[in-house]
Amino acid sequence: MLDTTTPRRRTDTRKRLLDLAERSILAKGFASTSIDELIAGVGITKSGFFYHFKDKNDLARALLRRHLDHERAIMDELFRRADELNDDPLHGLLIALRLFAEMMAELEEVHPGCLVATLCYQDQLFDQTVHALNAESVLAWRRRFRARLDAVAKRYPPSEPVDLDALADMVSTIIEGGLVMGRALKDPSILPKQILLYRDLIRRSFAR
Amino acid sequence: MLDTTTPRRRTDTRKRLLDLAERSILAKGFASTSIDELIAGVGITKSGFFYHFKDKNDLARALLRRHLDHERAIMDELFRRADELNDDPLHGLLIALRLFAEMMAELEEVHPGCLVATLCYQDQLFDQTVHALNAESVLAWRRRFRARLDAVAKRYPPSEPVDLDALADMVSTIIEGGLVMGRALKDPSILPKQILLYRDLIRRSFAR
DNA sequence: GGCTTACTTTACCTTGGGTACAGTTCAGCA
DNA sequence: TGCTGAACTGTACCCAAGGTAAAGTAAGCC
Repeated sequence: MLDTTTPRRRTDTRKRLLDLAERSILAKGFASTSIDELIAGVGITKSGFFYHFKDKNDLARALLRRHLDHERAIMDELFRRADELNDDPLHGLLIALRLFAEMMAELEEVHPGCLVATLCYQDQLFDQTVHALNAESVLAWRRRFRARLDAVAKRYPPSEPVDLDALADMVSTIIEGGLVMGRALKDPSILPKQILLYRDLIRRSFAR
Repeated sequence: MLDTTTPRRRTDTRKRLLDLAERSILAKGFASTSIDELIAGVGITKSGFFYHFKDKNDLARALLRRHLDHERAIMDELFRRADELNDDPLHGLLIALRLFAEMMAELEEVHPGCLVATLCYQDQLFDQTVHALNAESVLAWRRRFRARLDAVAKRYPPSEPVDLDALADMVSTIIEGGLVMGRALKDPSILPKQILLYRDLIRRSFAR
């Protein structure tokens, strides 16, 4: 990843726009985050905004790409920590899920919510590139957990047949659903609890 | 000039507005469903719209209330059918979940998505009444499934302690998450599969 | 025949997402 | 020291969408 933009003056305006937009979009949604509000926040003019992003869609695209990179880094680190202490795939996965639940619980306030859902439910505001990026993000989670589940199933063949893709997708399902629930009920404890229930399902699915 | 085929005076205009709005909002989101589009669709003027609803929020409120009633009726009927054939609470719940998965699978195209999430992720567009209605809808699901789970746990005491509220909330979590996933991947088969996985968790949780 | 319901008509306001394009400021290089 | 290009500013204007305000009108009901 090379930094192609090495501007002279305010070198971080683009980044500050992205930061502010991310916060605002997660808090209020994309449609309700106005360009006016963003430029007021970072102290530039409307023309300045359009210098950095060709339109609002372009902003969404940049935001999503950055988010995906960040998310991947966090999950890589989480699994690294989970694998550090043992080499059993099932234990590793269970530890990772516990760490993940704890991580989600530590965000004391209601979790800002996931860009995936935010983008999904405002479909027509975005172009094909944004939709593709969104889908790719979900598929990355499927691949990550599917690989883990394959390793687990190999070591601990399940007593009943299990749909491993569906089981892998359930992670994303629970995160997205848990965030919606947490938002609807204004209760941030829901998501971590749901993750632990998923952990339970994994444990029971591969128990000897 | 008078158009005799479309009488000036109709009694179902409000209903037709709600129907069209529901379809449009589920397909495109609330923010992107314009009043202009709705009035063009039902053939009235803008003032006509504001005669029926004081503003867009009022439309959302009416829509949500109608949706909640409809949803409740559907679930009542589903559980009635599930209970018809047996009187074991666990079997009844498992049958209901299978029926529910089948129901979701039968909506061939990508399911329109749930109003709860749609409303959640566009928070600031709505007032307190809408948020309260939304939360109430989720709580209704919790109560419904919590009652079922209580009956199951009474008959089949779980071997390990189970958080029954979280387990009840997991239904909503999976529906909301499954819809988001289905939308992101344009794959309507995801939600039914996730519901069946949940069914599996229930089965395993109360297995003797 | 009068009241109510269900609108229409006209006119105007504000916010927000742009487009267009000319001008300005400053860092770094040659 | 002056030129270039990146990062903007400023001005001006367009269109869509969500309203607001208020008067008028046609049809149905008692």
